Amino acid sequence: MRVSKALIPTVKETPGEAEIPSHKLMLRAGLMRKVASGIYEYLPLGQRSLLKVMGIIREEMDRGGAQEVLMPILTPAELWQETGRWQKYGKELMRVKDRHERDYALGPTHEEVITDLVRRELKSYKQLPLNLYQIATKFRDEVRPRFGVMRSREFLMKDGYSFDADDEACDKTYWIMFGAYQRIFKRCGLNFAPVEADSGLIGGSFTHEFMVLAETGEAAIALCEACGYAANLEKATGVPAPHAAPAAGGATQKAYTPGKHTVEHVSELLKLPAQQFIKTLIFVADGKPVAVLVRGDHDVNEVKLKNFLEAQELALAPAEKVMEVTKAPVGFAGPVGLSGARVVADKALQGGHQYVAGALEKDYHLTNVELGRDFKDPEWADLRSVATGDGCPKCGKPLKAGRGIEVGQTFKLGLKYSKAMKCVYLGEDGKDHETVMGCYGIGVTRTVGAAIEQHNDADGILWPISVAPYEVHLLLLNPSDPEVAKAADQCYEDLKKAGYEVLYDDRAEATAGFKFKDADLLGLPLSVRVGAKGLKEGVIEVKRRRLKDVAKVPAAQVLDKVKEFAAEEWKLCAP
RNA sequence: CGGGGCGUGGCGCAGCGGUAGCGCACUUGGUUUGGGACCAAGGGGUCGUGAGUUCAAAUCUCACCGCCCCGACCA
Repeated sequence: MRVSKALIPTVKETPGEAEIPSHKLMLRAGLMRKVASGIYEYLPLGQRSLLKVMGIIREEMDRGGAQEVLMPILTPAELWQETGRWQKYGKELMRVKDRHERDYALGPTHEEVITDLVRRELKSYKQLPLNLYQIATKFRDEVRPRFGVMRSREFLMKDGYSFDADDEACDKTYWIMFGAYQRIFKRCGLNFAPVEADSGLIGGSFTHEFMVLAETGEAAIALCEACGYAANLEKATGVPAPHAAPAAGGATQKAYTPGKHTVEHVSELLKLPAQQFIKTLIFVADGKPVAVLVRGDHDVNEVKLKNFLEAQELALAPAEKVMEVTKAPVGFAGPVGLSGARVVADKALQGGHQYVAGALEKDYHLTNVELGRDFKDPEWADLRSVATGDGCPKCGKPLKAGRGIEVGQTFKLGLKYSKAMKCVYLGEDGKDHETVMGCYGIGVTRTVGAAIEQHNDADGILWPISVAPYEVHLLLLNPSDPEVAKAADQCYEDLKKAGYEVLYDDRAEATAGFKFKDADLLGLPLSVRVGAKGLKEGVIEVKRRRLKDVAKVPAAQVLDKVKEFAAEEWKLCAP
């Protein structure tokens, strides 16, 4: 492609709306433009990268035995009502009415649609396993779209769904898809980690999120560098730091703690470490009060709590409710003598002694509180977020906090949708059986954003060659010099003939410096620079964007050099 | 939805009661041409929208709309 004829509107100044590197660069390099909040159009360069990612996804999904289909974006409300998600999905589901006032949703994901398709076509166990996917536009009316392509309201997604005869077969499919995902993201040149996660609204028994590691990622994760354990913070477990008081002390005593209602303040006053505190928080779950106990140095994890309580709605109780339940203002809640609320406690409290807890009385705390002695055993569960200083649940080495961009997620759905929608097949035994489902998503647009987020420098993008819009950027540095122009044209023809995707900056009006800056910004992995200075010495320059040094070779060796450098680049994207 | 910020040529910004400006980009001509060239001459804006205050509003007031950030939320 000749730049002189292409729509590649690069901009020197960063548009004010962009905050993170990938967003800035996608706008600056002319990959996309914003149409409205969270809605973008992709220009030729952006579209080429999207197609590259889609190509890799297709190859790996097909290799994993999946078949590509295409489902509608506009989906009838009835399907959503069947599973209850017409209600449950809430405002994030984009709804539209047709001229007859019939309700539709713009698909945010397609479990209902695909399950409907399969239940109509699936008759016999002989048709299983079945694994179908599509790459299509999804709509989610996000509360707050942000960071460009990272959280948008309309985006490209690959969504795949598997149907198996039984649990064991589903597991097998799940791990095949898991492997396909590893290959996909490696081939996209991404540094990523599959992490254990919560399954949220999609539901199901277990799930992995594929996180591209990046500081600007929206998701907090816990990582173990020693053994590779990684989990979303909302799901992560850890081995807590040791208890402050490993042995039982004397009888419970009342301590006067006027106006001190945080663990931090009481800890200071009593000169006792936070690990020795029982923090009691009052939540309201589906209208009922629940007292949650965690160690003073830990935080309640609302996702874990919600899952444990199997609650639909969960929130911290308002002050009046706390007063009603604990007979004291906020800050003096404790488990001793507490009644009128379900009591759940985080397991990390077990094994500790001489605890400090609220006395259920204004301005008083209790010390030397013992589990089981001073209050009845609560319901135990893992209810806390991993804290700094925790050990890895697998190997015990210290966990590290990190951030990631979720580019994909795999779910083992089990029977959730096949039960709700009666997706059954006739088994060998002549009876109907529900199919066991899995589902597998990849944010295609987000993957492109994540690649840029992870691969850029002060001058621009550093595309992994597998997803770069073009492989080679050919620069004609002195367009008015016929000799130079001729040599560059020849390079263009030769490179194309050799099968490379070449972007040829043949612009007559742009100076050499301008072209260098644009080339750095666009970030194609390889560049070939043809200029008068080089030709005088009988050489053409070949450069890798990510490296400083330039190879100067005679015209006849340009192809060999490009081949060599391209091979190096491809190694970085090997599955 | 709560908190904060911003809407002025395509982009980045200044102006903050009294004739709409600057830089970049764009058009034309010329000189240039190895790290975002220079000179000259041009074109382009109902100052987000609507009410109001005023002799006079981009500027003050109110409402609405849009955009961005933090939070809540998020397959």
